[in-house]
Amino acid sequence: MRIGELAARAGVSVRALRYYEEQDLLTSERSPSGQRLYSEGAVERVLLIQQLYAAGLPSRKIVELMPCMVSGEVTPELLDRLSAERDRIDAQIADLVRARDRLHGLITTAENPNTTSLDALQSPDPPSAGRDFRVSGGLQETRRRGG
Amino acid sequence: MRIGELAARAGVSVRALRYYEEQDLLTSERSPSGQRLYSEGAVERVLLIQQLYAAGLPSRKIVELMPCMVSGEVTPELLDRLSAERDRIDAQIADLVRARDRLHGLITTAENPNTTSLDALQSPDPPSAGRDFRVSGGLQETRRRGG
DNA sequence: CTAAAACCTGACGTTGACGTCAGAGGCAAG
DNA sequence: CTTGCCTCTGACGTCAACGTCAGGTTTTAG
Repeated sequence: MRIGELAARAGVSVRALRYYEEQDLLTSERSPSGQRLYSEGAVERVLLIQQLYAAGLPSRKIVELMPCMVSGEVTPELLDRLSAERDRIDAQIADLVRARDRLHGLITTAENPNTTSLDALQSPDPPSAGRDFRVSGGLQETRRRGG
Repeated sequence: MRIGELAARAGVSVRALRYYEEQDLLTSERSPSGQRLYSEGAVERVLLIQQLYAAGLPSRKIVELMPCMVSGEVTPELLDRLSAERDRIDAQIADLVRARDRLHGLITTAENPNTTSLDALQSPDPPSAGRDFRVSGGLQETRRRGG
């Protein structure tokens, strides 16, 4: 398929796809006239790129991690980077959860101005109960292997 | 205290504090010579600003929400904005969790290359079990009141 | 064939939260 | 008084992921 179709199917702009190629995140065949041609798999690949961007990874890191995301082959050195990114994301999630709870607390307080905080636990919309978010499963050991 | 001490105690740069003032996020008294003077409460306020920045809110939104964050007084219109931001943060958390699980899956697979996915459930580091993250407590109703 | 739509390669513009530099004044110590 | 650190106000620089425009070629629809 050509770039316009890929853009439509992946939900990104044509400019973004050319940018990804410039950053070595995406490759393409070329037609005799020079137009980019993509395989079906490119759609999923772009979605993966988007997902990693959404997780706050810059292009540089995505380039580093991309080979093992596709092949599943992970060298010890890459394992460290993967763990580092996972931990960073965990920390970021924790930040977001704290901010969210702060906002949520304000919202529920404003919605039920006459109830006490004890009553709130009985409400159908508990502020923070049951969240139980596991910040990490890998903080016990940083997995330094290849140094 | 003066700007240098506040910066140190809040863990931000002096430049950042001046930027916050420029964005109407922070106010200060002035000494006769024109130097900024802050109260003790400024430390916590800067930490709050940092927390909201970390949650992805731009200065403009923080300015809007700041009064009710401090006073606890929430108008119906502000309630909508608060809910909107909370929902946005929830969505962002969901994105992050998906990306994290993807990385985490790769990591555990690479760490236990000889175990099956069933074995992984028995490992001390389960990939996704027990996470149980509540995306939102407010999606049932968007709380349009003053809208 | 012709017009429109899609594509190409540059290359400059945008946005947000600052970093950094320049030049000048303020403040406690010796 | 001078040394040295802190502070002030501009104002330009940065970085990332694109948006957008210019000027030209290719593909598609009629």
